[in-house]
Amino acid sequence: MANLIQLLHKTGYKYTKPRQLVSEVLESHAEHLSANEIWEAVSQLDPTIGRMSVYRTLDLFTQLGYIRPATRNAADIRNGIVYVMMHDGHHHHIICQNCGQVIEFEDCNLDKLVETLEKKYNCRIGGHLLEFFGVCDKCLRVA
Amino acid sequence: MANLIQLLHKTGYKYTKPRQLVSEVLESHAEHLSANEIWEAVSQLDPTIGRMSVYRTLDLFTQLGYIRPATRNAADIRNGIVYVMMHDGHHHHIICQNCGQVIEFEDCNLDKLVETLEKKYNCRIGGHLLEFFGVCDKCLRVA
DNA sequence: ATTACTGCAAAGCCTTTGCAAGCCC
DNA sequence: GGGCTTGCAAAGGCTTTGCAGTAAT
Repeated sequence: MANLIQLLHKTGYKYTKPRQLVSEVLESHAEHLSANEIWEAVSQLDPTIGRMSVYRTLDLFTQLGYIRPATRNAADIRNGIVYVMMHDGHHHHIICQNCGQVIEFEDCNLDKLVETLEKKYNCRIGGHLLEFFGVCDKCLRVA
Repeated sequence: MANLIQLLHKTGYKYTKPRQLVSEVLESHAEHLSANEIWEAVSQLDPTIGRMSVYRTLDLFTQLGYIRPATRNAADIRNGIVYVMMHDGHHHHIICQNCGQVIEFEDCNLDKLVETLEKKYNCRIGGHLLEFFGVCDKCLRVA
C-alpha cells in the first residue's frame, strides 16, 4: 500500500479511495481476477464505488506498470482478461492446464537473458511476465 | 501447415477449410492479431467463411496448444485478446511499451528453470510464454 | 480554491448460443 | 452414409463514452 502511495505521488496522481481499494483487492487475492471480478470485490468493501472507477483505475495501474493484464487458462479463453501484480516489474507463475491452479514463484534467473537481448536488439527491458503451462501435483496424482 | 494436419489427425479432428485458413493467417502475420482481426483476414482469403468458425477454431487451437491467447501492449489494454503461435510449446517476445513493436526471439535457456520448478512443485511443465516489456531500438533513439 | 477524479446511465462492440445444411472421413 | 463441423442471426454481457458533482492537493 505504501508502495502505491509513493508511486502515485511520484507520477503526479492522487491517492483516492477507489485506487486504494483496487490495490487492496489485488494484494489480498491469490487468484487472478478479471476487471468485473475486481469490481465485485471492491463493491463488497465499499458499495459506493462505481464500476467506472475500477476500470479506469486498472487502466492507470497498467500504464504505471503496477499491474499487467494476462489471459486465463485455456479452458476460460476469452473469458476476460485478468490482472496480475508486477512486483519490481516481474511476474512469474505456473498454470495447471487441468484445474487452473496458479502457482506463483519468485526466482527466474532471467538477468543473463535480459542482458543478452538488450545487446542483441539494442533495446532496454524493464520487466517481464513468464507463464509456464503444465499439470500440477494434485492433477498428476488423479490422472 | 503439415504440422497442423498431423496435429488434427492425431487428436481426431478434421482438417477443414476454416482451420486451414486460420492457420495460414496466423503464420503469415508477424503482428499479433485479435479474434476479430483474424476473422477479417480470413474473410479476405475466402468471404464464405463465417465468423463463428474462426472463433471456434481459435478455441480448438488453443485447447490443442497450437496457439495461446495473450494481451496487447499497455496502450491497448482490454482491446481484445491476441493469439500467438506456440512453436514446440514455446513463445518468447519483447514488446516495446512505446510503439508496440513486437520482437520475437528463439533462445530462452529456461530448461534449467523448468527442471528446478518441476522438482520443487512436483508438477510437469509442457510449455511457456515469456514476455519482456521495454523500449525498442528505434524508440530509444527518438527519445 | 483549483484541478483532477468519481459516478451514473445509456450506447456500443465483440462474443456466445441454437439449429439446419454441408463437408470430411 | 454417419457424424462432426459450419454458417446465420439474434441475444447477451462486458466495456466505453460524456457530463455534473465531489474529493484531493
